[in-house]
Amino acid sequence: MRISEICQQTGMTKDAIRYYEELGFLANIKRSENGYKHYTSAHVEQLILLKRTKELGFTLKEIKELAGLFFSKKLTEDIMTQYLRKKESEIDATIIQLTHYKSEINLTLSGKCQHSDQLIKTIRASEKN
Amino acid sequence: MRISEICQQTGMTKDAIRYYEELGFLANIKRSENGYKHYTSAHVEQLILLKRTKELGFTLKEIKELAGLFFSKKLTEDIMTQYLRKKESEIDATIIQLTHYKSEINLTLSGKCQHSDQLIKTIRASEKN
DNA sequence: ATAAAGCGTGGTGTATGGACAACGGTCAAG
DNA sequence: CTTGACCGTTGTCCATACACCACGCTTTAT
Repeated sequence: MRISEICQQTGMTKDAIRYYEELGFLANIKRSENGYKHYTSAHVEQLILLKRTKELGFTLKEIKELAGLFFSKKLTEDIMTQYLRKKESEIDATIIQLTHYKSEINLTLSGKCQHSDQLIKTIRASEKN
Repeated sequence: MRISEICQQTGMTKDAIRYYEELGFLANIKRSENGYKHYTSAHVEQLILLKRTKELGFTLKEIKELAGLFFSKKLTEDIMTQYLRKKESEIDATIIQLTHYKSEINLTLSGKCQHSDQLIKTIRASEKN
């Protein structure tokens, strides 16, 4: 199949697919005489898998790492589990950070912390310059 | 005071301060004859406030917007409250997304969803190409 | 006097994940 | 036969928040 069809089947754009290709996610793409690439169902599966792995919160770089392990036959269940747990703890850390933001916001909203008052004061001071 | 001192007082780096300056966060910076800039305590306050606002999770762009409202005297308590609530709901949305990632990861970890099996299958298929 | 430390300016680089545009070749329909 | 749709390649651009480097001048310390 050609690129527009694989776009339909994966729900990705041409640019995205070419970007993944450039990063090495799609191997062995043949071309017809005219130079057009043609993709196989295996490529579709790879892209679907890529999509699913992204849905787990992995970045493309991390997915490449995982793919590298696959190709060198070093991706065991254990290693996959380690990656997943690590990603999970990263997500937890981000959530904690965001929760901190939220509580700061709530402090400000509840007036316990006169953020905008300070802001106004500061602006006045700066106007004297 | 010169830049190195304002760095100490704010805990920011030279590059950061110059970046903020470039974005228009610091007004009316005078220079001595030699061309050196000198900062005032008002600048320190502005930067501290900037820091605090960043701690609420606002981006520099949003902070500029807020600053613009200040200067045009349109930043009322109500508007500030709206900004804070909006930011809070953005944070909530991000947390929901991250929580979704987490549950996907946990599904994968619990084996209800054979992610790595699929991955292996896909790689095998691609090796035939 | 000379070397080191500080300052300003301007430009480049970093990570992330593509979008978009331009140029030119190719194929199918009318 | 020409127009439009499709394809490939290359290169530029976006946001975010700075870090870092080089060049050249100034100030400070020795």
